[in-house]
Amino acid sequence: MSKDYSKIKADFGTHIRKLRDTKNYSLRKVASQCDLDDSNISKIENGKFNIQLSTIIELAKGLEVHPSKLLDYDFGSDII
Amino acid sequence: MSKDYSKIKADFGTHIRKLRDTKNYSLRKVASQCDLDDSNISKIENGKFNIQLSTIIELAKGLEVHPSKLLDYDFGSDII
DNA sequence: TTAATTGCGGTAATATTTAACCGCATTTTT
DNA sequence: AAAAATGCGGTTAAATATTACCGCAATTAA
Repeated sequence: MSKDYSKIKADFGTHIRKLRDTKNYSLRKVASQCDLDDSNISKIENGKFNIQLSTIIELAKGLEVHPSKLLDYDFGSDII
Repeated sequence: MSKDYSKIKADFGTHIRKLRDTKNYSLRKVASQCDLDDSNISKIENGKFNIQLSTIIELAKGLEVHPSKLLDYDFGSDII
């Protein structure tokens, strides 16, 4: 991660938070359904972690959505 | 990554390889379009890396697809 | 007004990815 | 046949995520 991925991380976190709000799940509820700590999910939502593939899968489990949904948002000029 | 995510990594790699084959891109071609080394993309395809969010975005750039496409495959019993 | 829930920051040690090379065997192209 | 392209394994240092706690301030519920 030599480049600056703070926008990527922030946008991802915002999206995760929206998914969680949609389901009205608390951080602890999500954590209870996957192998993640609630305080760390909070950090992910607040754009502090550049999480790994395995963590994305765990999050999908906790949020009860398909993993691709976690990346299903507008990336603007970040790609292409 | 205390759990065993080898299946997750392997399946992801297989999917990436399929996406690349669909476009008929070589490893070096993909690498030229993003900030990744071709030898490391090879390792990703062969399930040797549990890559991070930023790397997924780079891969999407290199493959010219939306990031969610990289997770758009069947996870079977890995989730839910 | 108690009690419970919620979001979230801090921390430490450990484990892991990552970057950026090299070179080689095989396939493909000229 | 010669040259180029391709896939891929190996490597080491350095950067980074992760784990798994604790506790607190504020909101919500009983």
